[in-house]
Amino acid sequence: MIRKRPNDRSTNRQQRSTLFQKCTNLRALKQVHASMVVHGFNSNHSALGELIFASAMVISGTIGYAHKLFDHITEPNTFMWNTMIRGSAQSLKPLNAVVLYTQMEKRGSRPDDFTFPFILKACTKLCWVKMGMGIHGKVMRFGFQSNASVRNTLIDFHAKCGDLRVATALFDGSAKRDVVAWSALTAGYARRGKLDAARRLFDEMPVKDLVSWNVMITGYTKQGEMESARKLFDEVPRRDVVTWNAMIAGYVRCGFIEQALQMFEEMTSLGEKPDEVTMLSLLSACADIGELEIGERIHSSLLEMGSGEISIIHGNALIDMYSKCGSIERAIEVFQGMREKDVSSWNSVIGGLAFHGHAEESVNLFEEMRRLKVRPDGITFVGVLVACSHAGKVEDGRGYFSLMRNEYKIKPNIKHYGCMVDLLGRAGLLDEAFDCIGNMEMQPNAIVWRTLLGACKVHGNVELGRRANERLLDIRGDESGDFVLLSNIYASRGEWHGAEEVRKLMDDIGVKKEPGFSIVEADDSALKHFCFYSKSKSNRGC
DNA sequence: TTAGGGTTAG
Repeated sequence: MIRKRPNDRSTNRQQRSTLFQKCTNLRALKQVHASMVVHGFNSNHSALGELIFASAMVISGTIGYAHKLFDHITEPNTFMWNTMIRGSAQSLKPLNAVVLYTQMEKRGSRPDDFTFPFILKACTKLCWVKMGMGIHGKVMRFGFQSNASVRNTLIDFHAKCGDLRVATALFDGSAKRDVVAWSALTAGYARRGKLDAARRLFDEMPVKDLVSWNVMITGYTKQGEMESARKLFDEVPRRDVVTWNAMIAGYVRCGFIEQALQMFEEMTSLGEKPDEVTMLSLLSACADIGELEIGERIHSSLLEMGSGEISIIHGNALIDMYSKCGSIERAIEVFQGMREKDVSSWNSVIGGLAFHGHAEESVNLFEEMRRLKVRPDGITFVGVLVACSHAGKVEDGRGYFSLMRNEYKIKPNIKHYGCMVDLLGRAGLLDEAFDCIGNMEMQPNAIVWRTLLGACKVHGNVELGRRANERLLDIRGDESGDFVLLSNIYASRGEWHGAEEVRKLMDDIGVKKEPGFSIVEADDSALKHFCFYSKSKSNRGC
């Protein structure tokens, strides 16, 4: 009897799969590709598809290589298109997924039931409502609306960025609702702050899994309802790193740093391994309380976790932590060591320098950013204007303000105006500062008026100070600090009668000046508890 | 090869 020889194609496939399993970085991927070229597999669509999959989905940071490979394929198959759209949707540039989908349509490639969940994910990430609606139309046209994955992604899209009513109608109209549909809708209600509706859905869910619990807990933490979150957290049948991260991030966001650190301690003592997201929340906590030492330890841990590489998001958080903890040199070091930077990296370092009085360096970095053709955003200009204001560079500040409007077409927000008022006010250009407030496209807030009031105090302008105070009173009549400031303006000019009048007015309308206080770190018990999860730190005895 | 949960700055 002649034994059937193993199918050549399947043997090759097995060999390639083994090869791809060994691919853990770009170098290995390129070697596999080179061997494919040598062995004549470079035109084999199945092999190329796997190569694209490895570089777009499996190995992190190699989506760029996937694009290069893909661009050389004259007729990509649907699997390749799907892989590229999926990889782009989950990358830092989800916009590329939309570009790819558009190209796919133009080139006459027919999308399948895998294409739609991927492209919809990109629309959700970008919150591109019109595009998502268009895709919804395509789903209907191609008849994929009954596919569970497609329908669930549509529910998720509408719940997060479209219309909750559409999401609910899709959910209600489903013949079968699985746990994903329930959780997607619950998450949508929770995200929009409709916690009661979310909770009703959560309670009605016929089956709950870990994600459903995490959705509801996160819903509470994001709205600052930490007590409800904690209650659910204590009831949850099983926890994973996301459950812990949601609680830790919630406590940090609410400013309950001690609880966040206690939760972290509990997490590690129960054997749950923290991940990069945990570290991000902890960095934020360190930045909030100025805890440099723990921040440095998180930095070391991140270097270990990423084998010496630090992601953009962590780099940005580290820059923020170091600058808020007063170590601007380390912040710059992190910034300079980052292989990849985004606009937030520049913003963090430009803002950090500006707020720490390094105006010259801050502005220089901004100029370098422009030279490198990195497009600044509104936040960049807040940093630059703060730098100009601190350095008393009125002309430069004016120039950057108009650059922002005219060249970058960024509409100034209240913070930009606040910076301009501060800049002009510090320089003693009080009338101009007053006019600047008058020219704002939005209602000035108390901060803006208070900035002007402060400048009036410094420059002893009683008349404008009085006017600023009147406006301030309209906005918030119960802030004693503003009265004190006005009273001090009178006093600094020797106008004791005016000063006395303001104090009397405070008494009349019942404004009490709170006694001043300083925070003195008397007990670092929460930090003493801080047991840092790191292999190399385990010998530190914590 | 699909779908739902956690993350920095301002």
